[in-house]
Amino acid sequence: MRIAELSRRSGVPVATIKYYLREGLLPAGELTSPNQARYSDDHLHRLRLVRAMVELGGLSIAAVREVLGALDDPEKSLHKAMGTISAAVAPPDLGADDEVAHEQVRAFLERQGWVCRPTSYAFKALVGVLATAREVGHERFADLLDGFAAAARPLAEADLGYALGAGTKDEALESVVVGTVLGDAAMAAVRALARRELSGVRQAEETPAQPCSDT
Amino acid sequence: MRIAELSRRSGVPVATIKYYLREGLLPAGELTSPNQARYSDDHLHRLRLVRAMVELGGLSIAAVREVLGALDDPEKSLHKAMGTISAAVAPPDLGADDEVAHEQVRAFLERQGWVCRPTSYAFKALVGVLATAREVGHERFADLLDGFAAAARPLAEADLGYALGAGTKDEALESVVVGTVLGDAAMAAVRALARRELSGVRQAEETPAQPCSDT
DNA sequence: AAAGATGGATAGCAGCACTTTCTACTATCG
DNA sequence: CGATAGTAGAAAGTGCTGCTATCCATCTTT
Repeated sequence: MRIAELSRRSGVPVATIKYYLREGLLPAGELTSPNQARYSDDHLHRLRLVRAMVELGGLSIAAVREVLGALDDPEKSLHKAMGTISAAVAPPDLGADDEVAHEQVRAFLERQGWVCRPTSYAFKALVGVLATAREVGHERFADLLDGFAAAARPLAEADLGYALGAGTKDEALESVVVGTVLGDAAMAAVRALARRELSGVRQAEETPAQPCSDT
Repeated sequence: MRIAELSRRSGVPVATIKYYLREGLLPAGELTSPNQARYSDDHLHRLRLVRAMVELGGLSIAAVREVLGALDDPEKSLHKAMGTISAAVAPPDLGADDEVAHEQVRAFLERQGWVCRPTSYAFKALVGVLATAREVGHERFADLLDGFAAAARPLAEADLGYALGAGTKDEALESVVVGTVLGDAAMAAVRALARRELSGVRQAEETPAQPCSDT
């Protein structure tokens, strides 16, 4: 198909597709002449993936490029690709650090029996969160971590099972991306639903019954 | 204290504090003369909260303003405030919609025994995620929802318990903010850790043992 | 042959989160 | 008392990001 059809089928403007081509988020089409190229269904699929990451995941163009790089690297293990993706999905910030927070994370990992170097991305991200919590006067926040871990374990099993349920390795890698990006968004929404349900119930215990109100 | 001290103690530049004052993220200081104002520890605390939302939560200035509005509204119930906060934290996008996705969410809610109008923010957010998943060819993604819910239930209990563990209502509302914003970031990090641990183990079963590598 | 699309390059634009600059003061130190 | 530094408030400017718009020399379709 030509670029106009790619645009029509994906709903992405031609100018934006050209931009993604320039930025390396989409591979160039197959040139049939100096100024004609053909695009395949793979392009359409990749384009949709890019849009999902940008719009739903809120990733920057640079982050998307990094994720796609991990996805396209045939050398990369699933394990490594997952790390790259996790790092790309989260804000690049980290900023805050703090002795106590560092120790809280160390102790948490020990309790969970998890092994992880303090230099890894996920470790630093967690230290950043706890340090920030302490800055705003919520050192108690660290108490929630074990609950998070209890919830995260089965989720990780599901994620990984989902990824491994795919056929080829390429599909598995893509499942990791989808599982991470969409998974984070879905988890946030489901958490909001659960909280809403629970606080609605608590509220109903005090006030006359009323179905879940809009917000 | 004066603005310079507020700046020094928070690490936020004076110009940025003035910007936040203009944008209504910080209440004005108490004017002691036409061009002198005094700021309190409350200002410092609020400023740190704002920074946490902006830097760690990645919220826009407008979203922060909305959250703070909910936080400062004495009329607002905990229940309503939580809704406002959930909506502000997530991307304002939603865009995608789709009959099938809508039905998937409805069925999911029924399985969970949760009641929620299709007009509420969380409902639409979830529809958006599933619609996007389908667009990229992952209709299987919806199968993960029940796992998410199983994880989200105890988390919601913990969140709410954390909020209710606070003394005053103001503190409880702030705990909701912290629990949501920091909670999302912490959950993402812990999920990454759990996945890493699990995929590391799976990988170790196939290749010689090796401690958790950096990413 | 005429009309329209395409690839490729360059330039432009809107929004956002600040930063800078300015003015007219006020506090304070020596 | 004067010099210096700090302050509120307003307005304009900055740097970055994610697109858009315009051009032009082809190519394709009719």
